[in-house]
Amino acid sequence: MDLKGLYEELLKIHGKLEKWWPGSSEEIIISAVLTQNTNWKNVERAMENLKSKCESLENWTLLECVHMLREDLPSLIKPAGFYNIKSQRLIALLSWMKQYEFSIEKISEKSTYDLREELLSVKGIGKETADSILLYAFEKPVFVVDAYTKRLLKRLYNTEFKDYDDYRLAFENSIEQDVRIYQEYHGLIVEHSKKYCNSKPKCNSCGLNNSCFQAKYLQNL
DNA sequence: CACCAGGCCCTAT
DNA sequence: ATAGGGCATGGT
Repeated sequence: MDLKGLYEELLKIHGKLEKWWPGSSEEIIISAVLTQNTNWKNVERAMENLKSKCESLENWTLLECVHMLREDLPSLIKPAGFYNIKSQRLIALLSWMKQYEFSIEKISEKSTYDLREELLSVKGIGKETADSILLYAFEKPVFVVDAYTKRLLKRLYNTEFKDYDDYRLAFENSIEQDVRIYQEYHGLIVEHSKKYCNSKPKCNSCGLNNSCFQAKYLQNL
């Protein structure tokens, strides 16, 4: 299993991927919650609702605005699904950010480890959501692992790790610690998977027969 | 009609 | 410790 080589192959196939997770740091924090087990297209609709609502309320940042909206949140984020529980999660996350006056700058001063622990202590923020926020909003060097990542390793190498952090460390120990590379690599895995590995395997033993394993897509692995 | 999507929490074994 | 169910919309 050559995860550095996989990165280079994906780069060759899809080209460079700058700024893969769209939006400002504030938007990334919100959308990281909204995208939990949810199609990105639905997240975009919900984000549009929030942004247009908050633009009409001048002189508040998006984070301040969403924090104030509270009981209006479920209807606004409805298209993203799980809207009741996600509203609670957004409020919990923003309540945590309030102690830093919603300042990306201030929060970024904390160490990666401390910040990760604090995010994980917020109810509704699990490892993938925390790491997405760390990597894309706060630009901390943490590799993001998602269902696509696990599926791809299973299909390419027939490899599975015990838990989330084992996957994360496998990537972090295989490539140089670089925020831009981590951001791009994760994005490449998602884009590649959407394009070529888009359905779950029918059974455990047939994983290697899926299209994303075919030489056509990944010749040198 | 069924299944899936850039998870997480709670509960019952 | 860990599998299973609930959360919900919109696309295929």
